[in-house]
Amino acid sequence: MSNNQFKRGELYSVINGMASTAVARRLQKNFRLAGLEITIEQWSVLYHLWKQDGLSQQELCNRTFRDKPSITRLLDNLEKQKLVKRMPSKDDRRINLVCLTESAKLLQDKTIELANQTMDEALIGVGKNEIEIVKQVFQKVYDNLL
Amino acid sequence: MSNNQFKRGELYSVINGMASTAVARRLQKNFRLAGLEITIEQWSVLYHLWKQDGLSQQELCNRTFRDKPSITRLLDNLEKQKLVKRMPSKDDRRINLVCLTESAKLLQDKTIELANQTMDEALIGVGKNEIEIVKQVFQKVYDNLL
DNA sequence: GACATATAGTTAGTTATGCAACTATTTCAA
DNA sequence: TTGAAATAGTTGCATAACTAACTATATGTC
Repeated sequence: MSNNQFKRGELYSVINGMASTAVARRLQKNFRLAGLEITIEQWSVLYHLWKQDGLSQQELCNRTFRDKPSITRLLDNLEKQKLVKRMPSKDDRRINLVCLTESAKLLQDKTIELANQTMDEALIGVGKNEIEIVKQVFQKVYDNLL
Repeated sequence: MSNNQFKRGELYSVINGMASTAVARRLQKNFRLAGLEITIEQWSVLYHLWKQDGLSQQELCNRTFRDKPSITRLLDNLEKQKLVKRMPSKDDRRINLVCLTESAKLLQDKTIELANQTMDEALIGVGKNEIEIVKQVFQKVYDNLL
């Protein structure tokens, strides 16, 4: 049994360590090589805004799985780089709507292309079924811990 | 095709976002609830030292997939908490051998038990075959990006 | 033996994360 | 309608990550 226990411990490192880190580093490197000055965390926020512009900060928290302070500070940096702008909502004065600037819109195609290219590099030799299973397992894990 | 591209982008978020973060947070919470004052990053260093004590810092970098400054500072904090001690190597004066203290040895069983318990919570409803596939995919991803 | 190169580790600066405590606004119920 | 509770967002503090530049020691070649 203790052998089995160690295997679970190692699975923890698998889920949380090497592969995620490797993918993140490679994507960051590919951004840098392309002359793009954004972090992958900033990119993941932009990614959701490209799908739907004008989200509230809370909605960005939900979609990126981050807490509120993290989003506050990511947006501070994105605003410094003039990639987003906080617009106070007229309906509810507690809410900021986060809107893309023109220069952020220009980044969309290039960076998504780089992300796809990075995932292609990462997934060489991995079948579609296996990818589907990984997605399902991760969804279950997330739901289990909600 | 552009539909397919977006799916790859989403796979990126899957691998790098929700599940890993959720597992990490839960394990940290379980440590805290058990009155343990270590971070999961510190734990992951101890984990490799429990398997083999007296590793060099470089070897810890390789095994934990971290860079050298990260290990330097993790060890600084672990030394402050009197969980490890850097011992200069006699063979090669550039090298520090990182050794566990007695109190670090006492943490092993308890924390590995908590990690296993956390993985059990996370993996409810996930079959053994699926877990095996996730491990294989992650290994391939890591090898692809090496 | 001497000098270029490689390796081990540290330091400094920027970004990001988690938690806790805080302000401001809205909602809802007595 | 007033006052408690919920919600949106910010700030402060600690830890951790990456890059780049640095020191010290070891290696290997002329």
